[in-house]
Amino acid sequence: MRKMQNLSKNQQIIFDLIDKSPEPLKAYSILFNVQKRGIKAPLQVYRALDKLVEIGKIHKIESRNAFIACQNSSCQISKATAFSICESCEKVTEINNSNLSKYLTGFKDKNGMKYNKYNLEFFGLCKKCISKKS
Amino acid sequence: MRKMQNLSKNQQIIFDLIDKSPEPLKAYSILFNVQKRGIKAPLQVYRALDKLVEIGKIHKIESRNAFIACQNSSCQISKATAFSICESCEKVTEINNSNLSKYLTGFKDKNGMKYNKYNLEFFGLCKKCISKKS
DNA sequence: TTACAAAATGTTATATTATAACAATTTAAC
DNA sequence: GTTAAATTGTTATAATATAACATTTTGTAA
Ligand SMILES: [Zn+2]
Ligand SMILES: [Zn+2]
Ligand SMILES: [Zn+2]
Ligand SMILES: [Zn+2]
Repeated sequence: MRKMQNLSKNQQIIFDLIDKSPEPLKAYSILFNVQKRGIKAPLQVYRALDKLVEIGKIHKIESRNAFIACQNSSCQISKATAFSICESCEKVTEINNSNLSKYLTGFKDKNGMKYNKYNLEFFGLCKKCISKKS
Repeated sequence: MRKMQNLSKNQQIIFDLIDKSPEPLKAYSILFNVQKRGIKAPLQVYRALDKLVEIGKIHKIESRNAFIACQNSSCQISKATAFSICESCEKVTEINNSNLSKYLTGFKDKNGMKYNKYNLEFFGLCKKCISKKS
Protein backbone atom coordinates (compact mmCIF):
# COMPACT_ATOMS: atom_id res chain seq x y z
CA MET A 1 0.00 0.00 0.00
CA ARG A 2 1.42 3.31 -1.07
CA LYS A 3 1.53 6.05 1.49
CA MET A 4 -0.94 8.82 0.83
CA GLN A 5 0.87 11.86 -0.41
CA ASN A 6 -0.24 14.92 1.45
CA LEU A 7 0.27 17.97 -0.63
CA SER A 8 1.91 21.05 0.77
CA LYS A 9 0.07 24.35 0.80
CA ASN A 10 1.35 25.64 -2.51
CA GLN A 11 1.05 22.25 -4.15
CA GLN A 12 -2.58 21.96 -3.03
CA ILE A 13 -3.50 25.43 -4.25
CA ILE A 14 -2.00 24.79 -7.64
CA PHE A 15 -3.34 21.27 -7.96
CA ASP A 16 -6.86 22.45 -7.14
CA LEU A 17 -6.66 25.08 -9.84
CA ILE A 18 -5.46 22.63 -12.47
CA ASP A 19 -7.86 19.93 -11.37
CA LYS A 20 -10.94 22.06 -11.83
CA SER A 21 -9.79 23.55 -15.11
CA PRO A 22 -11.46 22.11 -18.22
CA GLU A 23 -8.31 22.74 -20.21
CA PRO A 24 -4.56 22.50 -19.70
CA LEU A 25 -3.09 25.47 -17.87
CA LYS A 26 0.19 27.22 -18.56
CA ALA A 27 2.57 28.12 -15.79
CA TYR A 28 2.16 31.87 -16.00
CA SER A 29 -1.58 31.59 -16.28
CA ILE A 30 -1.47 29.56 -13.07
CA LEU A 31 0.74 32.20 -11.48
CA PHE A 32 -1.74 34.93 -12.38
CA ASN A 33 -4.60 32.90 -10.92
CA VAL A 34 -2.97 32.12 -7.60
CA GLN A 35 -1.48 35.50 -6.81
CA LYS A 36 -4.48 36.35 -4.68
CA ARG A 37 -3.64 33.28 -2.63
CA GLY A 38 -0.13 34.44 -1.85
CA ILE A 39 1.91 32.74 -4.53
CA LYS A 40 3.81 35.57 -6.11
CA ALA A 41 6.79 34.21 -7.97
CA PRO A 42 7.22 31.92 -10.99
CA LEU A 43 9.54 29.69 -9.05
CA GLN A 44 6.88 28.90 -6.49
CA VAL A 45 4.64 27.74 -9.32
CA TYR A 46 7.32 25.75 -11.10
CA ARG A 47 8.39 24.01 -7.92
CA ALA A 48 4.86 22.91 -7.17
CA LEU A 49 4.38 21.81 -10.78
CA ASP A 50 7.58 19.78 -10.71
CA LYS A 51 6.48 17.98 -7.57
CA LEU A 52 2.95 17.36 -8.83
CA VAL A 53 4.33 15.92 -12.05
CA GLU A 54 6.78 13.78 -10.11
CA ILE A 55 4.06 12.21 -7.97
CA GLY A 56 1.73 11.79 -10.94
CA LYS A 57 -1.06 14.13 -9.89
CA ILE A 58 -0.64 16.18 -13.05
CA HIS A 59 0.99 15.72 -16.44
CA LYS A 60 2.79 18.13 -18.70
CA ILE A 61 1.51 18.35 -22.25
CA GLU A 62 4.90 18.79 -23.84
CA SER A 63 3.75 20.13 -27.17
CA ARG A 64 1.79 22.86 -25.40
CA ASN A 65 3.89 23.63 -22.36
CA ALA A 66 0.77 23.18 -20.30
CA PHE A 67 -0.41 21.08 -17.39
CA ILE A 68 -3.44 18.88 -16.89
CA ALA A 69 -4.67 16.87 -13.90
CA CYS A 70 -4.27 13.12 -14.18
CA GLN A 71 -7.52 11.40 -15.13
CA ASN A 72 -6.32 7.91 -14.32
CA SER A 73 -6.03 7.56 -10.53
CA SER A 74 -2.55 8.98 -10.69
CA CYS A 75 -0.59 6.09 -9.23
CA GLN A 76 1.64 4.33 -11.69
CA ILE A 77 0.52 5.73 -14.94
CA SER A 78 2.59 8.88 -14.84
CA LYS A 79 5.32 6.87 -16.52
CA ALA A 80 3.04 5.84 -19.35
CA THR A 81 1.07 8.78 -20.63
CA ALA A 82 -1.00 9.29 -23.76
CA PHE A 83 -3.08 12.26 -24.77
CA SER A 84 -5.37 13.30 -27.56
CA ILE A 85 -5.16 16.91 -28.61
CA CYS A 86 -7.60 18.72 -30.88
CA GLU A 87 -5.65 21.08 -33.08
CA SER A 88 -8.69 23.24 -33.63
CA CYS A 89 -10.15 23.85 -30.14
CA GLU A 90 -7.09 22.65 -28.19
CA LYS A 91 -9.15 20.27 -26.09
CA VAL A 92 -6.86 17.73 -24.45
CA THR A 93 -7.90 14.37 -23.06
CA GLU A 94 -5.84 11.75 -21.31
CA ILE A 95 -6.18 8.44 -23.08
CA ASN A 96 -6.82 5.47 -20.83
CA ASN A 97 -6.60 2.45 -23.06
CA SER A 98 -5.11 -0.70 -21.65
CA ASN A 99 -4.42 -2.21 -25.06
CA LEU A 100 -2.38 0.84 -26.00
CA SER A 101 -0.53 1.02 -22.71
CA LYS A 102 0.26 -2.69 -22.80
CA TYR A 103 1.56 -2.40 -26.33
CA LEU A 104 3.79 0.56 -25.51
CA THR A 105 4.97 -0.63 -22.12
CA GLY A 106 6.00 -3.89 -23.75
CA PHE A 107 7.59 -2.25 -26.75
CA LYS A 108 11.18 -3.30 -27.42
CA ASP A 109 13.24 -1.74 -30.14
CA LYS A 110 16.21 -3.37 -31.77
CA ASN A 111 18.55 -0.77 -30.27
CA GLY A 112 18.75 -2.53 -26.92
CA MET A 113 17.45 0.36 -24.90
CA LYS A 114 15.67 -0.26 -21.65
CA TYR A 115 12.63 1.97 -21.48
CA ASN A 116 11.01 2.98 -18.24
CA LYS A 117 8.71 5.73 -19.44
CA TYR A 118 6.91 7.05 -22.48
CA ASN A 119 4.77 9.96 -23.51
CA LEU A 120 2.50 9.90 -26.54
CA GLU A 121 0.55 12.78 -28.01
CA PHE A 122 -2.05 12.28 -30.74
CA PHE A 123 -3.19 15.27 -32.77
CA GLY A 124 -6.35 15.67 -34.78
CA LEU A 125 -9.86 17.01 -34.65
CA CYS A 126 -12.38 16.30 -31.93
CA LYS A 127 -15.97 15.36 -32.70
CA LYS A 128 -17.25 18.88 -32.19
CA CYS A 129 -14.66 20.44 -34.44
CA ILE A 130 -15.25 17.85 -37.15
CA SER A 131 -18.98 18.60 -37.23
CA LYS A 132 -18.42 22.35 -37.22
CA LYS A 133 -16.54 22.04 -40.47
CA SER A 134 -19.29 20.20 -42.35
CA MET B 1 6.32 11.78 -57.27
CA ARG B 2 6.83 14.54 -54.79
CA LYS B 3 8.67 17.58 -55.99
CA MET B 4 12.16 17.87 -54.58
CA GLN B 5 12.20 20.61 -52.01
CA ASN B 6 15.04 22.97 -52.59
CA LEU B 7 16.02 24.56 -49.38
CA SER B 8 16.67 28.26 -49.14
CA LYS B 9 20.03 29.56 -48.01
CA ASN B 10 19.21 29.83 -44.33
CA GLN B 11 17.29 26.59 -44.33
CA GLN B 12 20.23 24.80 -45.93
CA ILE B 13 22.76 26.21 -43.50
CA ILE B 14 20.67 25.22 -40.53
CA PHE B 15 19.72 21.83 -41.90
CA ASP B 16 23.37 20.99 -42.61
CA LEU B 17 24.30 21.86 -39.05
CA ILE B 18 21.54 19.73 -37.56
CA ASP B 19 22.12 16.89 -39.98
CA LYS B 20 25.76 16.47 -39.10
CA SER B 21 25.20 16.82 -35.38
CA PRO B 22 25.31 13.58 -33.40
CA GLU B 23 22.81 15.00 -30.94
CA PRO B 24 19.71 17.16 -31.00
CA LEU B 25 20.46 20.86 -31.21
CA LYS B 26 18.70 23.69 -29.43
CA ALA B 27 17.68 26.82 -31.24
CA TYR B 28 20.10 29.18 -29.54
CA SER B 29 22.93 26.72 -29.89
CA ILE B 30 22.16 26.66 -33.60
CA LEU B 31 22.11 30.46 -33.63
CA PHE B 32 25.51 30.61 -32.00
CA ASN B 33 26.90 28.12 -34.52
CA VAL B 34 25.64 29.87 -37.63
CA GLN B 35 26.46 33.45 -36.72
CA LYS B 36 29.71 33.19 -38.66
CA ARG B 37 27.60 32.35 -41.69
CA GLY B 38 25.52 35.50 -41.46
CA ILE B 39 22.52 34.37 -39.50
CA LYS B 40 22.34 36.82 -36.65
CA ALA B 41 18.86 36.76 -35.16
CA PRO B 42 16.75 34.16 -33.36
CA LEU B 43 13.90 34.70 -35.73
CA GLN B 44 16.00 33.66 -38.69
CA VAL B 45 16.73 30.41 -36.93
CA TYR B 46 13.16 29.78 -35.81
CA ARG B 47 11.78 30.48 -39.28
CA ALA B 48 14.12 27.99 -40.85
CA LEU B 49 13.36 25.45 -38.13
CA ASP B 50 9.61 25.87 -38.63
CA LYS B 51 9.95 25.26 -42.34
CA LEU B 52 12.27 22.28 -41.93
CA VAL B 53 9.87 20.71 -39.45
CA GLU B 54 6.96 21.40 -41.78
CA ILE B 55 8.56 19.61 -44.70
CA GLY B 56 9.78 16.77 -42.51
CA LYS B 57 13.53 17.27 -42.85
CA ILE B 58 13.89 17.66 -39.10
CA HIS B 59 11.82 16.86 -36.04
CA LYS B 60 11.41 18.67 -32.77
CA ILE B 61 12.07 16.61 -29.64
CA GLU B 62 9.34 18.21 -27.57
CA SER B 63 10.58 17.13 -24.17
CA ARG B 64 13.97 18.68 -24.88
CA ASN B 65 13.13 21.69 -27.03
CA ALA B 66 15.70 20.45 -29.49
CA PHE B 67 15.87 19.48 -33.13
CA ILE B 68 17.15 16.38 -34.90
CA ALA B 69 17.43 15.51 -38.58
CA CYS B 70 14.94 12.95 -39.85
CA GLN B 71 16.45 9.49 -40.14
CA ASN B 72 13.61 8.02 -42.15
CA SER B 73 13.75 9.51 -45.65
CA SER B 74 11.70 12.44 -44.45
CA CYS B 75 8.70 12.13 -46.73
CA GLN B 76 5.51 11.18 -44.97
CA ILE B 77 6.74 10.16 -41.62
CA SER B 78 6.85 13.59 -40.08
CA LYS B 79 3.25 13.05 -39.02
CA ALA B 80 4.12 9.82 -37.24
CA THR B 81 7.21 10.25 -35.13
CA ALA B 82 8.75 8.15 -32.39
CA PHE B 83 11.99 8.65 -30.52
CA SER B 84 14.05 6.92 -27.91
CA ILE B 85 15.78 9.17 -25.42
CA CYS B 86 18.47 8.14 -22.98
CA GLU B 87 17.94 10.01 -19.75
CA SER B 88 21.55 9.58 -18.77
CA CYS B 89 23.55 10.64 -21.85
CA GLU B 90 20.68 12.32 -23.69
CA LYS B 91 21.29 10.34 -26.84
CA VAL B 92 18.21 10.51 -29.05
CA THR B 93 17.35 8.10 -31.85
CA GLU B 94 14.43 8.14 -34.22
CA ILE B 95 12.57 4.87 -34.06
CA ASN B 96 11.71 3.33 -37.40
CA ASN B 97 9.50 0.38 -36.63
CA SER B 98 6.69 -0.41 -39.02
CA ASN B 99 4.81 -2.51 -36.48
CA LEU B 100 4.75 0.43 -34.09
CA SER B 101 3.80 2.97 -36.71
CA LYS B 102 1.04 0.76 -38.06
CA TYR B 103 -0.33 0.23 -34.59
CA LEU B 104 -0.34 3.93 -33.78
CA THR B 105 -1.51 5.16 -37.16
CA GLY B 106 -4.42 2.77 -36.91
CA PHE B 107 -5.18 3.59 -33.31
CA LYS B 108 -8.79 4.60 -32.64
CA ASP B 109 -9.95 5.73 -29.26
CA LYS B 110 -13.50 5.59 -28.06
CA ASN B 111 -13.73 9.38 -28.00
CA GLY B 112 -14.42 9.65 -31.72
CA MET B 113 -11.45 11.80 -32.50
CA LYS B 114 -9.91 11.71 -35.94
CA TYR B 115 -6.14 11.63 -35.57
CA ASN B 116 -3.81 12.77 -38.31
CA LYS B 117 -0.56 12.94 -36.41
CA TYR B 118 1.24 11.59 -33.38
CA ASN B 119 4.49 12.00 -31.54
CA LEU B 120 5.88 9.42 -29.16
CA GLU B 121 8.89 9.74 -26.90
CA PHE B 122 10.33 6.78 -25.02
CA PHE B 123 12.68 7.40 -22.10
CA GLY B 124 15.18 5.06 -20.57
CA LEU B 125 18.81 4.07 -20.60
CA CYS B 126 20.83 3.26 -23.68
CA LYS B 127 23.11 0.22 -23.86
CA LYS B 128 26.23 2.23 -23.05
CA CYS B 129 24.70 3.86 -20.02
CA ILE B 130 23.33 0.57 -18.73
CA SER B 131 26.76 -1.04 -18.85
CA LYS B 132 28.46 1.96 -17.22
CA LYS B 133 26.30 1.45 -14.16
CA SER B 134 27.19 -2.19 -13.62
C1' DT C 1 11.45 17.07 23.15
C1' DT C 2 15.25 18.00 21.22
C1' DA C 3 18.14 17.58 17.54
C1' DC C 4 18.81 16.58 12.94
C1' DA C 5 17.74 16.07 8.03
C1' DA C 6 14.66 16.66 4.37
C1' DA C 7 11.29 19.21 2.18
C1' DA C 8 9.10 23.32 1.20
C1' DT C 9 8.93 28.28 0.98
C1' DG C 10 10.20 33.18 -0.11
C1' DT C 11 12.69 36.39 -2.92
C1' DT C 12 15.52 38.63 -6.44
C1' DA C 13 17.67 38.16 -10.47
C1' DT C 14 18.60 36.02 -14.71
C1' DA C 15 18.63 32.45 -18.37
C1' DT C 16 16.29 30.22 -22.11
C1' DT C 17 12.85 29.68 -25.61
C1' DA C 18 9.88 31.87 -28.89
C1' DT C 19 7.04 35.44 -31.39
C1' DA C 20 5.30 40.31 -32.97
C1' DA C 21 5.73 43.81 -36.21
C1' DC C 22 7.39 45.87 -40.19
C1' DA C 23 10.45 46.60 -44.24
C1' DA C 24 13.15 44.80 -47.93
C1' DT C 25 14.70 41.26 -51.09
C1' DT C 26 14.64 37.04 -53.63
C1' DT C 27 12.26 33.38 -56.06
C1' DA C 28 9.02 31.28 -58.94
C1' DA C 29 5.05 31.33 -61.85
C1' DC C 30 2.29 33.43 -65.41
C1' DG D 1 8.39 41.79 -67.35
C1' DT D 2 4.76 41.70 -63.81
C1' DT D 3 3.02 39.89 -59.95
C1' DA D 4 2.40 36.92 -55.89
C1' DA D 5 4.56 34.06 -52.66
C1' DA D 6 8.33 32.95 -50.02
C1' DT D 7 12.29 34.27 -47.74
C1' DT D 8 15.24 37.42 -45.42
C1' DG D 9 16.70 41.21 -42.28
C1' DT D 10 16.11 43.78 -38.04
C1' DT D 11 14.57 45.52 -33.55
C1' DA D 12 11.96 44.75 -29.83
C1' DT D 13 9.42 42.02 -26.70
C1' DA D 14 6.73 38.01 -24.95
C1' DA D 15 6.64 33.57 -22.80
C1' DT D 16 8.83 29.81 -20.45
C1' DA D 17 12.03 28.28 -16.99
C1' DT D 18 16.04 28.12 -13.68
C1' DA D 19 20.08 29.89 -10.49
C1' DA D 20 21.35 31.26 -6.11
C1' DC D 21 20.70 32.04 -1.49
C1' DA D 22 18.19 32.69 2.89
C1' DT D 23 14.53 31.05 5.82
C1' DT D 24 10.86 28.17 7.58
C1' DT D 25 8.26 24.04 8.14
C1' DT D 26 7.85 19.16 8.54
C1' DG D 27 9.04 14.55 9.48
C1' DT D 28 12.09 11.24 11.96
C1' DA D 29 14.55 9.28 15.37
C1' DA D 30 17.84 9.52 19.31
ZN1 LIG E 1 -2.56 10.28 -15.81
ZN1 LIG F 1 -11.93 20.43 -31.11
ZN1 LIG G 1 11.68 11.24 -39.33
ZN1 LIG H 1 22.93 6.81 -22.64
